Amino acid sequence: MSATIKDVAREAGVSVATVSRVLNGNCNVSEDSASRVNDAIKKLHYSPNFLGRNLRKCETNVILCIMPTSEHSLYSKIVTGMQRYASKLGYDIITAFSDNTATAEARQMNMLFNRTVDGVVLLGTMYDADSLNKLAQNYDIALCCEGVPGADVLTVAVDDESGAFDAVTALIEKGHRDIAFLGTKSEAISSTARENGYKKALEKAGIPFREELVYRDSYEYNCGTDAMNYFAGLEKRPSAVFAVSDLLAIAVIHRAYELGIEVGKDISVMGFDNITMCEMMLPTVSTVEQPCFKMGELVIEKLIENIHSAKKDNNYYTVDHKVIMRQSTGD
Amino acid sequence: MSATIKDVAREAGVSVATVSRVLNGNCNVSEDSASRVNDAIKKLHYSPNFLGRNLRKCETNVILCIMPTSEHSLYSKIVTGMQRYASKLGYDIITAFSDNTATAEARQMNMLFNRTVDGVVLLGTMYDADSLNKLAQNYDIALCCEGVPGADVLTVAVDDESGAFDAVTALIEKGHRDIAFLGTKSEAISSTARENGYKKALEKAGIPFREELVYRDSYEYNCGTDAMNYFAGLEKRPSAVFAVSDLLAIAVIHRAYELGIEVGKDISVMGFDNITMCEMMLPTVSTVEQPCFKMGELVIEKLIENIHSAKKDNNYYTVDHKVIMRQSTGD
DNA sequence: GTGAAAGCGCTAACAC
DNA sequence: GTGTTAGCGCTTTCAC
Repeated sequence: MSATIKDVAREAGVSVATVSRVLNGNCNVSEDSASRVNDAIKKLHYSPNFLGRNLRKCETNVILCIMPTSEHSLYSKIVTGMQRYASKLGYDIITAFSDNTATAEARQMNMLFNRTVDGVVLLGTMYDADSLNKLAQNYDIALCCEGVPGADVLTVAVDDESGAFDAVTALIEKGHRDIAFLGTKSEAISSTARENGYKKALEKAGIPFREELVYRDSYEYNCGTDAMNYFAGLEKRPSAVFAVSDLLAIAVIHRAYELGIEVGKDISVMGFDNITMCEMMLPTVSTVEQPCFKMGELVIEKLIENIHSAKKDNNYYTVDHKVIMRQSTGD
Repeated sequence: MSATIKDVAREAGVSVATVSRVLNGNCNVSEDSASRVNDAIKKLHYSPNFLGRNLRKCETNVILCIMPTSEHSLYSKIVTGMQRYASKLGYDIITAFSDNTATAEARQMNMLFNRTVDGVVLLGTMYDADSLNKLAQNYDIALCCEGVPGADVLTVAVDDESGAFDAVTALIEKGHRDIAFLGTKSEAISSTARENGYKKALEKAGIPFREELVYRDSYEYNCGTDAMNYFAGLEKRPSAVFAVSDLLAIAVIHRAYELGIEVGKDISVMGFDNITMCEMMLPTVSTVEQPCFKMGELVIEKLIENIHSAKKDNNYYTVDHKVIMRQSTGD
């Protein structure tokens, strides 16, 4: 259907090898040949077929990013960072959404196995450490945002424990002592790490940890609603809530208002991530910022290095977080 | 590096053709051969190289979706719908973000030209009608969400004019007569169409159109802020604002509160899209719902039909919208 | 500076 | 039911 390298060669009166050389910027071509080839390319509207090229070169210059959901601006920003860096190196990023299901994730990983892509970045995964380690032996993969304990796989993430520690410390410094924690039921390592940070901040301030101030479920929005219902029903209502995600924090804020509890005054709420919505909300939401662009750039930089290198970098890279105080903590 | 079909054939003691037959579910293979092949596949951890397959078959079963931004849950939902339908037919969806720039979009379109993908869905585009028509002659492309006037290209979108008409009529039925319009400077056809719907709704109710109640800029969040500043400064402040997107509506709401104007009471605000945030906001946001999943499914259904068909369907398909009243209009 | 030709991994027509 | 083989479009070695 469309023109091939042969057509161009015939049109230009040269061999396919010469066309290929022009295409790939090889300098060993006479000016005359080159211009004839370029004319032919234009005339035939030729565009090289990458399937042929990639098959021959055993590479695609495409990296797949698998993310749990399409609707999380945290992930969107990370992908933007990935894209920005990748394009500098001639790579493209494509994305797929796993909906947090192992089957979808496995299906999408086929693109790696069948050589449709050169590498994969997982923004959260259902694979366990063993599986990841095995995969990493034969393929180039990386984790971003959410690490897996025991996985010796290239990882880029914030220091969740330290981020949570700083957030809770900021609440303590504002005079709070009854600080609730809203996390998940241990399925996400980030939540567990943030819970540890919460506990350490309390400990350092000499505030005893109280199990009744902890609510664990999942990252779903409605869990924030349930959590606020629970906190509001406690004998002594907490004066502050630290949630492991902005979405949960927003749900808490929303529910608090419905219950007639004024956020930023009667109760302070702090999230994690610094998604775009934090500044749009009323009140604006205090949070711990993850440097999404930087994370995306870094993970791609390291992954592409791995793709081109025999010995794999399987380090765990930590990027800096930042506590941001807004109206939801009375600022 | 990884095993090829030849390795499997050798291991199983059959020819590559037989392996290929097993791989493709061709029934003309003896049970004995098939099981030997399957054993070999498992033993060698073989996964077919799709570059070879695709090159041979002149197809990739991958569709590219180019969207203006990664951070819009409207697009995210449409992609989810696309993905859902595509996977049923053995297709994968990959995404790329153009940031509303012609250069990025053109760069990404190369994946279509170089045969990395079988088709493209554009969620908004910088191409003009002529270019699109030319492209559509040689490639399978579709528009979704945002049509281009004069483009005879497969398109799926809501009826923007009618959606806006219904939204503004709903405001009128709640007693509003001073209804402002917040749109864009004609770069997006959807905004222009929605402005027409706004005007027609006023006309039908016998309310004269007043240019000073119209503010046009872009889809950016801060334009909503500017718009609210403008509306608040009018001699007679409008009692309602209809914005062409939820994001703009949310910006208006946010700014109104900062100005001490109570939304849902002093002023009603209505958006368009029904993004997830509408239900999370305080107050919740009234809007016109676009059936994102359905749009995604439909555009993929039709595009894949086109891919497999000689004569192209270049219809403009309209999907149903729905007005949803929430707290921002006092409901 | 240029061309001939092998071969990347796969599918499918053809022969048996 | 199975094997042989051509060839998809491209890059790259090797000769000249």
